[in-house]
Amino acid sequence: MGKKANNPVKSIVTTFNIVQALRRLDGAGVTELATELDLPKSSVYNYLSTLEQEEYVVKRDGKYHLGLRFLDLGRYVRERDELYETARPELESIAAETDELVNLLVEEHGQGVYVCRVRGDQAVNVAASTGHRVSLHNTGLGKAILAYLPEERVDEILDEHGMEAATPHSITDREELKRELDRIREEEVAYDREERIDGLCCVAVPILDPDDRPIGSLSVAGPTSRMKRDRLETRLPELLASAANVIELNLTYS
Amino acid sequence: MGKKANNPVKSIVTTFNIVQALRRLDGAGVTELATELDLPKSSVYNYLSTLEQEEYVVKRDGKYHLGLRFLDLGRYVRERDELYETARPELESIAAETDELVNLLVEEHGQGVYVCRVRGDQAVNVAASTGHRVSLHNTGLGKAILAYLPEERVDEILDEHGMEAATPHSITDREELKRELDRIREEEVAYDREERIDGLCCVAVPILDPDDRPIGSLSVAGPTSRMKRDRLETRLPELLASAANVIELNLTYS
DNA sequence: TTACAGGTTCGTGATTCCTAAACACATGGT
DNA sequence: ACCATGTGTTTAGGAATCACGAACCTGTAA
Repeated sequence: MGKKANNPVKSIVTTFNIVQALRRLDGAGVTELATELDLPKSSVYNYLSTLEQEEYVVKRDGKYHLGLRFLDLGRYVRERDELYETARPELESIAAETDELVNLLVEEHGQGVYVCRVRGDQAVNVAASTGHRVSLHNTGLGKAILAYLPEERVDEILDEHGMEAATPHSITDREELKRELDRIREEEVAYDREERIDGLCCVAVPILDPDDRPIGSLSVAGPTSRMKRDRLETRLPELLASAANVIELNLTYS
Repeated sequence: MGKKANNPVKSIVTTFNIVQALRRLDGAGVTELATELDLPKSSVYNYLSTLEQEEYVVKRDGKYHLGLRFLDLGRYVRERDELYETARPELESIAAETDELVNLLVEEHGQGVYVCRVRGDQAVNVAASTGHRVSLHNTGLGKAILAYLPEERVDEILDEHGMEAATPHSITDREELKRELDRIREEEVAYDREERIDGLCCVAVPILDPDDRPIGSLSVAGPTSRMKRDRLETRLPELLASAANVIELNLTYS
């Protein structure tokens, strides 16, 4: 993973740099993009007009914007994976029961991707939504997945993405993380005590396939003040474990 | 529109051909793609490995699949457009009230793109979802938009996309369509009487900006049997018109 | 009118991508 | 055990493509 292609097609890299820049800048002009990406104007122009011709980009009031073709692709990649379809109703019922924020995370290229988030009535308002990517080592969801990956893979991922600290509580030592992963496998539940966001606490469980490989993870996240004692240590883990179980069953028999 | 770029970047075209093929085939191997697209294996390989390196494609059990990076882009293009955010609650309330299928369409590159669909309890089960593209001339939603575009633009679109018939009821004569558009502007409501799908009838209204340019359209679709008389000719049009009005107001004052 | 900023076009040289052919690796049949 | 067949992957070289600077439009502000 993260390994380089031998004969990379440079234009692909440039293309997606432009696409991401259009996303980041929320639409942009030729010159703006050219300076942003440090490319000649005329190159950017050629890319943009090709993208427009292929209908992935739209020109509106003098600016280029990403087009709705991506809408279709986005929906496809989400619904392709059965996990989303199967898990969604469970997430909803957990959200209804706990009133907190419920998340579904999947691993891809050594990072975590939120595939689905459902907000309960009291859910914290943390700005991060579907498609958002996070590192695995400092989130409950991520650790739940790491705990069930082969150790070589875990090392590979840590080598590639490092172990940056997001808050003072983040784990930054590899051995400490390994011990934490052992604990998670033993207790079958992962915690995130303000490791990624100050004041935010979360309980997570993995979703495993029949061979015990992790295909995703499920969590409830809330403010530290509401995540304590019995609720944190017993009720939520049980609720999540049973949901994960239902999902696993539905996935294997479908 | 549809006009060709002068110095098109060929690799972009190939790239997105591959992306679309991966979507169509729901994941594929190198050889499969190579024959499908009539390209040398090694070229396809170079593209795929670059796309993988950039994390837009994932290799799983020997097949290449589109990755979750597209999820993020999809969500972005949808939410960028204020129309979606503003219209969604209205669609939901119409769906609750009518129990039918409610749609929001936007024009892009001379085609219609479904941006949002909400199913009421009795909604027909027509397989077409968010991101789906349709031609404008044979749908109620499309005609509602065409009616408010400048005539030159209408001709441009028809020149480019033609007027293929989807059912025996589709309008295939340009003059007839123009008369229909006149009628729509006059009555401020568009109908689709089995023009796109047999047995399916739909009522649509445009959503206009302050300069009366169409930014989208709104419809209720149901089986012909339930779309008759008073409901079809008065109740639904009024419901839609008032929803469109609310949306227009919210859009201009935000 | 001029100046300016942005978009668009053009032409050229060098890089990059395309391609065929060979290699590696797995699978299954005989 | 062997070969046949089907993958994915690597390699190397020539040809086409893209990268790039400069010139050209087109609109807007001064």
